[in-house]
Amino acid sequence: MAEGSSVREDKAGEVGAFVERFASTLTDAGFPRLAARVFATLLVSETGRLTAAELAEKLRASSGGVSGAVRYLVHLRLIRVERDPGTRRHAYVVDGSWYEATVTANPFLERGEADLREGIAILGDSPAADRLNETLDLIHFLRDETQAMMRRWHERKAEQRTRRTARRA
Amino acid sequence: MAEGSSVREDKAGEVGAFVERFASTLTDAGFPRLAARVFATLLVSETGRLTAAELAEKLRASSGGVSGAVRYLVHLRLIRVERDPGTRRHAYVVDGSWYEATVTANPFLERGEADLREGIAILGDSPAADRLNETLDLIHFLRDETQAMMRRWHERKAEQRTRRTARRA
DNA sequence: ATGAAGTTTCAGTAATCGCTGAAAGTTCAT
DNA sequence: ATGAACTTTCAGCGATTACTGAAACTTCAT
Repeated sequence: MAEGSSVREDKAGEVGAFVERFASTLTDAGFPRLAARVFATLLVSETGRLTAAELAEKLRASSGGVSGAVRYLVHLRLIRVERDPGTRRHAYVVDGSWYEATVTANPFLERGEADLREGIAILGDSPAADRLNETLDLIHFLRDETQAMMRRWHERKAEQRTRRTARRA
Repeated sequence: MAEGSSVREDKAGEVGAFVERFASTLTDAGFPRLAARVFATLLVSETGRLTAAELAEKLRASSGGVSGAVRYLVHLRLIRVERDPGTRRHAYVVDGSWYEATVTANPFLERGEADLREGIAILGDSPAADRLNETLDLIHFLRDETQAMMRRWHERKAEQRTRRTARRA
């Protein structure tokens, strides 16, 4: 066997490969490359919590690049910043519920809805206005239903937790 | 008043402005510029049905550009093509239910799910794997719930239609 | 078969994007 | 206040993207 291929290091290699593979999936979904890699790295990290410097080192990327990438991810609410007092480091944090943000925070909805209303007013009584109205209806329906759906999700999660705790007792 | 500002033409101007405004919202959401303008133009058109040549003319864009834009939109399932026989024209069609595609056709889901499974296998028993597992759970939950949600939406729409028909009778 | 009406493909290009590296800014310790 | 540790900002650039215009292709009519 070649040098540096112990079991432990092979696993690190596999994890690294996974990071790049998952990052590709994200870039195909529209993420900037480095933001995708930063996010994947956070996801597979033990604590889900890394500093800018740690990310830059692991990814061999510049501090500036990392800064932009985390800004992008924070904006999408996929990670959050923790500035722990007593040190100058910022820590960037991801947890298991990151995917919720992709469901609840749809940036198009609010602005799109406003646009559609305007369009309907301008178009007056017409098939085009009917079309926009149907879209508007669906947007409202989705807003309500999505809220209810996520409520159910949280209830289920809470229930799972209490059941696990009960079993342990 | 300046020439060409009759009521009818003012309305055309307002509609044109709306097209560009809505297109901006879409480009901010990640659409290529021309694809966004093509889509907005289709939305506000009387029939929701225009040929490539009509789109090129309205938008003062090249035929090649329009060709790429409609390919993009078809791929996202926001419009569909109708090649009506007896003529060489292709018609590009949008209807009131276009927004459904944004809900049901999430390109990330399948590939993301496969990636997550791999990641979990590689990571073994660890907090990182727990994180990925929670995401996977949510993805499954969302797939089921979204299906049910859209079923409810269609039922509601069907009900609305029958009620309108009954009132008319 | 030939031509006309329409669409797609593709090379070229202008504009935009995403990264690096350096400088400036911020925060904490003394 | 001063300096050290760390992050952000930003000019510069290489890579990518999205459009144009021309040529190639397809489809229908004669």
